[in-house]
Amino acid sequence: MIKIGEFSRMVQVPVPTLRYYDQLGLLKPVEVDRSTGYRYYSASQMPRLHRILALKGLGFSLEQIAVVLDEGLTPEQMRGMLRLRHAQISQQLAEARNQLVEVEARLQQIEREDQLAAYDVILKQAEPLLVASIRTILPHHSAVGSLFGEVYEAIGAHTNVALWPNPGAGGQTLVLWYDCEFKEYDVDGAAAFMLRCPVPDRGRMRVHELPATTMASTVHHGPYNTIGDAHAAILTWIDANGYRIAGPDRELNLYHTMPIRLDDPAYVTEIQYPVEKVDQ
Amino acid sequence: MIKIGEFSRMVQVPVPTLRYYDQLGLLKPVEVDRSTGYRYYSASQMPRLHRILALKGLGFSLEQIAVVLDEGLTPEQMRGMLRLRHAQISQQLAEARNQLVEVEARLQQIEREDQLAAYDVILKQAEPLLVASIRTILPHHSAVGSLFGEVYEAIGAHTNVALWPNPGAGGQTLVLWYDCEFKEYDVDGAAAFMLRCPVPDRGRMRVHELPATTMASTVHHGPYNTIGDAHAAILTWIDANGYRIAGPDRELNLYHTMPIRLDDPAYVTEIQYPVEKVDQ
DNA sequence: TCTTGACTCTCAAGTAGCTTGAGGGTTTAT
DNA sequence: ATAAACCCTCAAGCTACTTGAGAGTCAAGA
Repeated sequence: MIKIGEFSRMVQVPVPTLRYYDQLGLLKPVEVDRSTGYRYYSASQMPRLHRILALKGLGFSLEQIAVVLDEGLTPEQMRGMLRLRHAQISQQLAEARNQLVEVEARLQQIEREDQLAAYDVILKQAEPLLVASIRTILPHHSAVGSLFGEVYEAIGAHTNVALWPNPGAGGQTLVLWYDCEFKEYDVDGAAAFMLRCPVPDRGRMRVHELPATTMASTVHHGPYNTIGDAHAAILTWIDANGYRIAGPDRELNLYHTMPIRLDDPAYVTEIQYPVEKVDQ
Repeated sequence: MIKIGEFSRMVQVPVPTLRYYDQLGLLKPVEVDRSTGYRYYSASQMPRLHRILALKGLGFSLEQIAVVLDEGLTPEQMRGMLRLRHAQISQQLAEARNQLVEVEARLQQIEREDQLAAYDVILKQAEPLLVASIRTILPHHSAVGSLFGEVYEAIGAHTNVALWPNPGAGGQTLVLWYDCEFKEYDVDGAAAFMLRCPVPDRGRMRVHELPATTMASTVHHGPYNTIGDAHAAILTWIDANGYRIAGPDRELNLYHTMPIRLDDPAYVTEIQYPVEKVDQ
């Protein structure tokens, strides 16, 4: 008969942890003194504790371990658990690798005192999005603003049904840029309204659904003519973190006034580039 | 002014999480209605939230993020945090890799219905250990038992001071095997008692300290003549998990009776092999 | 036999970052 | 006016322990 402290030293497991395992029913002492409550263990319990520690080392929860120990799993079930765990660890591994790359990229940015470090780029999943838009070749980027009126008119009678309410909140209009390379003049862009339900095409206005994708995203706060910095920051991030651009990028207007004043210093835009991981 | 639900949709962060961030002071709404308690956000808060999400994506705690956001860290401090985080992720990565190998090894063991799967091998850190031992060439493994009497006598008058109390508990004697390869006859082994304090050498008995090392360990429960299975299991594990043996292995007697009866089916032994990771 | 120090007990609270739920008030569209 | 959707606060739950308070127990030496 071994008292808890001695047992704790033998197995290198802290006393409170042994008590906790007792409480969970994972490892009950062979004997508990009725009057004092003292726990007494036996050397023959070590294989069981060893099994607990081994499974814990594999990353299983105590609950799962209890099942494995007490319900006599078939090899088939055990195989299933291990395969599941294998998948989980693989995913963790991938996440850790990405994080490592990201931290390294940030460190390098600091080392060379990069001004673009002011922008924070994150990944997010974008849902499919129904939009009404007019796409055309524009003389320069800022000319896209003038298209919104035409889109709005084309929606016409469906405005109340199809448009999102409270336009004071922002987030209902966006710009899409289709050029694969950077151009200063004659750019291929579109002005769009988000829709809650489809409306018929009219004039140059087309209704279509933007597909769900992973997006690299950042937020620009300031007048529109300085938005280039945000684009530069996000492009740098995409490159440094091992992604590639997978479609047209979007500028979501999060600013609250209508009509939009592009030179307003309080202007807020979210910039999103669809991305995919470069294999290897 | 944007209500919490709208803001939640815009930033893809659940409402309770936004409330939680408010509570922590990480992201306070620009305005809170005095009478109703309604929170109102503004688009201009998005860069801050983006920064929170970016730092969270890097694996920083909310507490750390609060410091970064509100205390205006110098680039130097930021660099320090990132480097620390870099080290942490690297370690996680290594751990995940090890776990993956271990899970794969277990899966393969199941696939070929290996009987050795009954043994659970774990890694543990062994502390430095002071022992009194007699090392010699033995005709065969089980002959080591006869050495214990001689060691005990050599400790002699120091018994009470140097030996661990309550020998009923087990875990005070061990066997060391020095052969690098498996031998059935003429094996180089030692019988040892653990000491609390040094005693003088006497006769063939020597006092020395076993160094601290990482140990691959398993427990054998049954008569001594079947202990070979446990050794086989641990050796297989060491190989499958990318380690190598880094010294003499130990058999710790965890059984509670003295003198030891090697053929007792209740006999309990912990087998430890010092190991080190094979560099890739 | 008594004392002392080491050991043990139970119970409760704290950790991180949310998630879930109960119970109740507010806003908005019909 | 009413119903649906939205918002509020507060509390508990999650994992695998860790820490601490307050009190009882054991073993060895005087």
